Amino acid sequence: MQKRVTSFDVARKAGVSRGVVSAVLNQTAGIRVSEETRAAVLQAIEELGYRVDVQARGMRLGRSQCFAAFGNMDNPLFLQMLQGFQKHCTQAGYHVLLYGTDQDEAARYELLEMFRERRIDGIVSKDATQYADEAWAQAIQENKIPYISVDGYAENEAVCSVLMDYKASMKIALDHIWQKTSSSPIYMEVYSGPAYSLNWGDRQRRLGYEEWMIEHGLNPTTMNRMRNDREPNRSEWVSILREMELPAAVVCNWSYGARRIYEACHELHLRIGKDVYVMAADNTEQVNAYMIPPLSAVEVPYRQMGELAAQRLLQYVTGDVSLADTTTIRVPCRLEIREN
Amino acid sequence: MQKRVTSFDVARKAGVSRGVVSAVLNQTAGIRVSEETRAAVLQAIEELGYRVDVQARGMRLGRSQCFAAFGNMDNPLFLQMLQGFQKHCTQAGYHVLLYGTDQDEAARYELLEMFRERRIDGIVSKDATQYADEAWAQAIQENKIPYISVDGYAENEAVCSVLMDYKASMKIALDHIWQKTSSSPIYMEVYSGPAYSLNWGDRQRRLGYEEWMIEHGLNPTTMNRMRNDREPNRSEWVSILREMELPAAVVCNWSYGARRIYEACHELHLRIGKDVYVMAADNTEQVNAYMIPPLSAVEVPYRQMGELAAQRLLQYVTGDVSLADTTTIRVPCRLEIREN
DNA sequence: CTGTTAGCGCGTTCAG
DNA sequence: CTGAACGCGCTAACAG
Repeated sequence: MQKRVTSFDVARKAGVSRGVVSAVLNQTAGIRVSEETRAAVLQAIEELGYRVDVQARGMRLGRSQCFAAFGNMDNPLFLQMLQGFQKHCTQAGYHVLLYGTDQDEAARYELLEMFRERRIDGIVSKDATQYADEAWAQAIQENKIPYISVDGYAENEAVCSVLMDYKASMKIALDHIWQKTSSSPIYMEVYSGPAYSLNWGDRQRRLGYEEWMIEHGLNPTTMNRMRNDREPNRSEWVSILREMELPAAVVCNWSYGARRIYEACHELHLRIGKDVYVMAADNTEQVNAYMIPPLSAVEVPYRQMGELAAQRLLQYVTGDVSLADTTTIRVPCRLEIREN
Repeated sequence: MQKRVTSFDVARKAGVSRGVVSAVLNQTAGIRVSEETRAAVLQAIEELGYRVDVQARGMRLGRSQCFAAFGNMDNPLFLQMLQGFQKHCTQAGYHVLLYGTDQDEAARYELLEMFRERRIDGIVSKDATQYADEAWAQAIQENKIPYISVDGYAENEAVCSVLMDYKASMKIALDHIWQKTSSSPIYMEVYSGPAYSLNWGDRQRRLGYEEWMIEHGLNPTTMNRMRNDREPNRSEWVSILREMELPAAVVCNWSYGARRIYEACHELHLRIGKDVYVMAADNTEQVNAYMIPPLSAVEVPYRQMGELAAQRLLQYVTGDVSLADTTTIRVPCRLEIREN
């Protein structure tokens, strides 16, 4: 096997005991080290190219310095969240173990094992907006696992989540559209079939729309259509458009709807931005900026949410914040104006 | 501190010694355990809810069961690669530590520390096609680190990489376009400025184009334009299109070019798929499927490449393949036909 | 054939 | 600043 440089080697070379090496490296309170000794140790470390074995340290300390990030890898928003999360963790000397799935919720429960195996010190998951599994929440509490849900458990006070204010975001979108067009905005609500139903976020958006319209003395006009990625019902969207009074202003809860409208405009030779002004309240497919013309939207600031999740998780493991404190962390939306 | 169940507890409860617990769990060769004892141990484990401390095991074994995945998180292709990589690792009981960057190449060198700290057993990186940093290659070799580059070190035999055959992929695209249109295909080559230059992959594509054209008795017609995401020179693209004989067939090395052509068509009221048939040889922005109409392309199978990388890395750590064996791993391209 | 013992791997920590 | 114990599991050598 590879010969490894240990703290013992360093200690010997520097003429001190191993405890000192550790103390120098960690500035251990309670062990004072003279400047010369410290220098000698550092030099020995340098010359021998010594690195602590993080597994040995982890074992002693009972911490792994790793967090698990769980989420659906097909969802680009998860990855955006990951960016913020990872960045913050790295700064704090923490590491991110990636546990992606494709819808497989059972995989989530394996994280419990990882925790008990001491492979991870905590968990962040990017969940669906309506996610609120009770069994999982319980497992987390019973095992006293530092845990944050991004987007999930919106209405469960006992689980710490990072959430955006969907209602406010809708109003911001409407403010923008109104200032831009002065047309009474139509709300195009897309839902994922088969039956009409809205998740928590979309209910908030809907509320926001209705409130805003009333506040502005306008008459709420809403429509809804089922999402269907495989066979979008093109003609249906075309006819929706045909019946609109032009110029029209439309807000979609999902960019999916905006895309369908772009398509229908293409078909009818209508000009986006002129005949029909469109805005989205998300960027699920991450293509808003690539559409022609680019699609403005109020978007969920996932990167920032990841950072906040990391921050709170770190507070949990350091004990700065008690695990019992599950106060929701709220973030404002981000208005992305893309029309040139 | 949390009281932890250790192998000692299990051993006591089962009335055996700790060595047996380990043997039962790992089917250690050389230690035979009777069926009854084995059952007793398993039951004790079950009842006490015992899990091995992976850090303790890792320390003893000198392995962490973790690989690092390094790459640019802004690049969706990295994430695709990750999916395949992670899936394969998980199946083999390995874990993936995520080290994303935003261009920061210095961060890469910190992976060396992670390895020496025994936090990781190997590294995979998603690199740019032209990546071939000599210093990094040396560091890897000197430290004897199991390492795979996806897309990088195309011409360095001493580093193990997973690569696609760009030349062949271009020919496949042309076959498709030819069968579809029977127009002589024009090659639109995009490069990232400021001066005209091609990376390895694009040189291969160019070669493929030229060979194919000659094989088909056609006259190669190539153009090139600089990529500029901030201020795409719209009028330039419009004039390119204006000068084409219609109907035209165009292959772009990057989907960026295809997007510009879509845009120009939009401007000129030309119909994609009819007046101008376009195809791309990549999917860097991951928007091909979302374009209107969807853009067909030959794409790099990153998921599969990730899986292959994981596979080889595992072979390295198990010793099934020697670190000295750096044979390139080649994968075929994937033809994605998206026109309806 | 079945099981035990003791030492190891490596860094941290606390009493002296 | 030192010495020794500790955290936890693995395994070679050894014993019944």
